[in-house]
Amino acid sequence: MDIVISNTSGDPIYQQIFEQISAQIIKGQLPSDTCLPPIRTVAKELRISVITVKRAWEELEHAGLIYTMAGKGCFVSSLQPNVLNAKRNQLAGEKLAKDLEYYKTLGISLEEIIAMLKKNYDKG
Amino acid sequence: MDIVISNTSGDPIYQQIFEQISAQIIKGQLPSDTCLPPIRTVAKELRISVITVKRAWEELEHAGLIYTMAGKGCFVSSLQPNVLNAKRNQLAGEKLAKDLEYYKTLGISLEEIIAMLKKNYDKG
DNA sequence: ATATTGTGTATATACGATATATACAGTTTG
DNA sequence: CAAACTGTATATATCGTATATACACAATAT
Repeated sequence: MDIVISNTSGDPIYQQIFEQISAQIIKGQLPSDTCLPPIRTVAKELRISVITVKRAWEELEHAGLIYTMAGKGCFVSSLQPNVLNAKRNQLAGEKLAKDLEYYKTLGISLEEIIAMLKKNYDKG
Repeated sequence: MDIVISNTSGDPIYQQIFEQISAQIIKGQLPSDTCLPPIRTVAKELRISVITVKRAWEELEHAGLIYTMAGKGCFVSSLQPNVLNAKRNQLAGEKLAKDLEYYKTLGISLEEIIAMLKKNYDKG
């Protein structure tokens, strides 16, 4: 499970986990019915509480990306590529709409945003 | 004072206020030494506590955008246009760098981001 | 069968950030 | 100098996040 927790980002841990796992599922890196690692294992690896991992798993289940079998584990849902792609576009679109509000508030033009994007995209 | 509070955005009230006032200062809509309205007035208009407004004012002061005279009020700092522009670019740049992380996590290409931007920029 | 080990779940709690009401202190103004 | 205005400080409430610990269910080895 490739998860990286940032303590400086300000985003809640459970949300960081959700974003990373959901992205992996949406990109097809975690095929249908793949068994996610036990929450205790993830908690130990990341040195956080099992409850926090469970919270992330709950969000994933609520988003329809995984399903739970009590006593067995959690598994990646069976979703068609077009459904995954729709979810991808939805997540990106919602985020972009909100991000745009801030840039507009600051009076940044479309051209300026694009210029900054091109400068930054290949860095980081 | 043009301030709009959203209860659905998830962002703290004081932060929403900070972002909007700082943007107005940075864009030159609030000239140097303009007296901000009393925190009680803003609190009454927005139907929030004076403490929350004060919190926003504190952030503005900490950012060097306003200064306080006890008993008199809070005023817009005297900053040169190039300083304001630097602050604008800094705020936008930091935000964009963080936003980009998420798009990259979702595997969105630079071209896709630009396409979404162009579709959405003139809406909202 | 049943004890053991592994899975997710529920309860009760701690902590920090946000937001609040109310009382306080400094400055202007009549 | 009193009244009316400014920002400030203290103590409190509430909510989201994160936690430890105890619980319930399923698989599996004996």
